[in-house]
Amino acid sequence: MNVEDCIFFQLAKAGLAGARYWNEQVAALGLTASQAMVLNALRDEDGVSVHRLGDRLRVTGATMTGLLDRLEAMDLIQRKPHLQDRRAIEIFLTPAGRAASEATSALAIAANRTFLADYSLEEQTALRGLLKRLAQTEHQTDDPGGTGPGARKGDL
Amino acid sequence: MNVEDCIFFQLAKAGLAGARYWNEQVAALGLTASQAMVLNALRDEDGVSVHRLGDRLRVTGATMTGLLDRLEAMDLIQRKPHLQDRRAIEIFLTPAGRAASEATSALAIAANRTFLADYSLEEQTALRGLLKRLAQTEHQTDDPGGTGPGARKGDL
DNA sequence: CGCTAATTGTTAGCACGCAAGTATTTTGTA
DNA sequence: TACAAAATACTTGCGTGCTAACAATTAGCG
Repeated sequence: MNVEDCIFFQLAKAGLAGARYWNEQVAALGLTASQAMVLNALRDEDGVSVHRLGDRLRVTGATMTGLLDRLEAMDLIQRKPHLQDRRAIEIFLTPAGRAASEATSALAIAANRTFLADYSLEEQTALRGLLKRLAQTEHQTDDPGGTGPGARKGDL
Repeated sequence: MNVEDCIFFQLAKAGLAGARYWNEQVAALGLTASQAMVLNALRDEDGVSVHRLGDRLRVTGATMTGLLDRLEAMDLIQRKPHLQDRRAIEIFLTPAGRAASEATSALAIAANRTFLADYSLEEQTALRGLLKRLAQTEHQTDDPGGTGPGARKGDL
């Protein structure tokens, strides 16, 4: 089997191609693709915990910490301690962050349209459905008594 | 527009989900997903240059250097200087690397089948075609005389 | 021949994304 | 109340991918 025909290869490359395009779009705002996604998520729902934000963006808490560190350094978000639960923090958009989130939201709509311009409506619908199913794929590691070594990292 | 409906988000997450699964499969061989793909590529075509290998795997030379460093440290590949062109090197599988490439190749076939087991043949065909088109997408950065700042990195 | 292009691989620095481990705090239970 | 368990965020270390800059070599052209 050729490398190019491996579904994991094709999935990874399609994902990276999309990330490259999205990166170019938000670079004008001084943002990376992931940072723009964080702002987009915060635009919908402000004052959330790190955990909740990571759930929406499907990344671990460790990744969130780094993303939030950079966004905070840019003065786009602010960490506030949670009043009831002293373990938790609440993440808020600053005024500049609010403006940036509006910009990225508009960019996202335009970029989606442009990126998919060459695809028919049927293809777009099929693609969305397939990607959703693929992203939710959870091939559980059947671990019958053994001490699982844990999954590796890597993107491809 | 919700973050979850952004095509770049969906593409990235589907790619990562596939990478996670593929990573689990090759972890038993002590390999990462990307390393296994390098071995798969070398199984088809040995004694190639870094540049050619990067072209097949769609990664830059800098990324190839790191991958080859680790594979060489594991004694799975070997760098040999090119006799005619002293800039270039040739990459060869060691005997252990050859064996590993056979194993990863078999794993790739099985993993592809398992991963796509829940999808109909029509869906698989459609998915392959769409991913291929997406991966080859090249929205050229129209750069009319300006000094382009260059694209950012980031995966999502 | 001699100078400039272009090519080849590497290095350095950054941004993700993950697992594993830590510190703090909250919660559940005896 | 006291103690174990869970939750929350952070830190560390690694692998991958990118751009940019670099040294070495080759190719092209006057």
